Amino acid sequence: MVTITLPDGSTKEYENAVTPGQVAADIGPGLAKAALAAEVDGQIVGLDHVINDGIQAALKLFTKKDPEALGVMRHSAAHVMARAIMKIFPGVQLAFGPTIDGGFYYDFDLDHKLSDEDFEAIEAEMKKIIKANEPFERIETDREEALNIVNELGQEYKVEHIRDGLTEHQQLSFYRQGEFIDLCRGPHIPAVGAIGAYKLLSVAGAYWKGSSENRQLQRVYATAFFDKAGLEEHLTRIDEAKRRDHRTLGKQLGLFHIDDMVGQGLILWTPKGACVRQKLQEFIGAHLQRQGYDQVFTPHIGKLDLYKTSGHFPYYQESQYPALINRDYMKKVADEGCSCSDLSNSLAEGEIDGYLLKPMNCPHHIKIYDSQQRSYRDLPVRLAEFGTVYRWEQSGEIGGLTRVRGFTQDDAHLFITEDQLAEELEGCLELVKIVFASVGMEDYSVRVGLRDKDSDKYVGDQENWDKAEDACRRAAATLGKPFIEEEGEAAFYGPKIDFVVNDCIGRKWQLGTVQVDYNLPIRFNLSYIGADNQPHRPVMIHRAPFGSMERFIGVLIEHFAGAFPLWLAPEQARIVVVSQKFEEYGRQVEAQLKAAGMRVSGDYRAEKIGAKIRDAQLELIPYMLIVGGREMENGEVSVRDRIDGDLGAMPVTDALAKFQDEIENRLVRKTFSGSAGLVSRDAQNEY
RNA sequence: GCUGCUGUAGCUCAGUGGUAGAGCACUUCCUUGGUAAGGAAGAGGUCACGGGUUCAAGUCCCGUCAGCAGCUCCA
Repeated sequence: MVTITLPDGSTKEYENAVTPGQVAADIGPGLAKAALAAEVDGQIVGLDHVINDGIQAALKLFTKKDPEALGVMRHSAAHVMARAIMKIFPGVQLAFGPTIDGGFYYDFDLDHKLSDEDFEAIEAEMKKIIKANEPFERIETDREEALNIVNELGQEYKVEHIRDGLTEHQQLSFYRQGEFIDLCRGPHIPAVGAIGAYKLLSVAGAYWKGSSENRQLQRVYATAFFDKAGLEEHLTRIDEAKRRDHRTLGKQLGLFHIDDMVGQGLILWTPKGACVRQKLQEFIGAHLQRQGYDQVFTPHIGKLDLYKTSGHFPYYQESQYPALINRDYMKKVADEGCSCSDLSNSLAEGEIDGYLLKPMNCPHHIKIYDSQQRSYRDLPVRLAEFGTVYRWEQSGEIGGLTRVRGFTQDDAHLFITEDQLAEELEGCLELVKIVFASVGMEDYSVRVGLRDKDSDKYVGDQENWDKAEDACRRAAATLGKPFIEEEGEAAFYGPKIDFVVNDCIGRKWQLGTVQVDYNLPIRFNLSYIGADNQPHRPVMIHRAPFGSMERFIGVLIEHFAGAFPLWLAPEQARIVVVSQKFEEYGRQVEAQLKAAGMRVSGDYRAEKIGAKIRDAQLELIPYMLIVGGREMENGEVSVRDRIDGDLGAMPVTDALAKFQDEIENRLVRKTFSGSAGLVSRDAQNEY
């Protein structure tokens, strides 16, 4: 006897084992036809899944209206794509082909280099397969039989996967679709005819099982929908997102420049971008003062010994710019006739004298802490610096502002007693929250980065790590927002709480970070004198609410689609004169606003007003102040908002008061409509 | 770092082995206007860089550098 409970609470009883497909047919022929997948007791299964006798199960049936069905269908589409590619390129070795956010991919090993030009043929082949509408057939086997099948198919990766990957599985399953058989746990839609619209998107290299030690395969990304409208909407959304790309907008709006001759991943901040950065720094500067930080400045380089002590040099040599070798040492090396490989070896061994471009600010700040004797009464010591650091990121990783080789952290290090840890962590997290809220960036996730217990890249002992990780977990819990814990995401000296956001193409970036560190104080033998007149070890917190100015502004550009709120806009208002006759009045208004501290310019070109407005609009300038004869007579300006359009004429002083209010309260627009599309977010300071 | 694609005017991009093109921007002139493009003329290129093949290379081949997508990495 099988008892099936349906979502509406009703139950159905069956004498023997039953499948979701049979239940669907039992409910009605319409549903039987429309059903694509099912959920049995929370697990998504195919319609052919057998619910065994003697079971009481909750069953949901999914049709193309349900997102669950979409995922199942996309996986089926991956099989169809693999089948099509195999047909066109015999001898293809199949690897993995999972569903991902927004679509699916399949990894192939084949000699022919796939390119966009092959897509059409592959899609045409897929069309034929889908039109034939053959059913998926699930085949269950034991391990031995499964190995026989994949060996017979000549699928080496599948053989390896069964041998090394699926060691726990005694029962394995295959799905057959026409002549195509693939090792797969499923589920699949009943037949491929339901795949309404699909498109191959890109092809890129991907390592077998994700390890760069392994052979690189060709990964074809694609997506599928039940209907054409869904696909088109998806493609439009991708296009819209790309229009917000900070690399494009940065160029268009003149925010920053990257020059081949300067170097990969090294940002040149042009005046407008520098203005945005400056305003952000001023903003956080005010909070630093409120929270009791002291500002410090430290140089861009430091002796190798400093970084040997901190651990940066030995642990992260690969991702640093090579050391700047002392002139005397170089001479000695030359005199002794050392070979290049000798030099390389002594570099690796850390035997040489020299300097390093600083990869992090903490060693310098530590030396400031350590420059005088500290009493428990001095603590917390909070040292802040917009410190520029340099890291030798892999060339393939560099791009735009989000991954660079030189960047400025809004860094600070707190030296505290253990008792102060919880409270100080909270203060740091508060600051990060303020930063995110001030720009209306609410779409972020919190990640607690823990050590990977199997790795040897961390310094310090277990006990302190446990304490630090625990402190991070507790602090993250106070955020009142769900957070994820990820092993292996910790810094080499301690665990951290990271704030992660997406960029316009869905890549995740760590922005703000708060890290707990018991280890560097030990490595540098830091101390303070306690109330007991004995030396004690301080604990350190590393924190950067923006993370890096470069990355933060890159993400910010995309968040605002280039249309910065008034307080951040490099040009806040533009005077647009109706004709050159009113230039004098225009310049007078311009001077008045500038005197009040606003960033304004005037457009006095011999152009028609429409053209001037269009140009200002495309530059995403928040306000245009139109002045002509009427305004001049009354000492007014006509205010044109970049979003709402003409707001009508008002006295210059009224307009100024409005702008100043908007600036002081750091108001953020709910909707930004520029040439760059729409962005909508909820935040307290919206209007 | 790896795989693939790309590199032509300030920007976006055409260009089929036969001597370099468009639109926008820029400069000058005309036009002086009322809320998203007024008109005309002009200037602007070592076709990323270095080799090679060829009578001839922006175009074909190799290398380097850089960009893009993904993978790997990310203190």
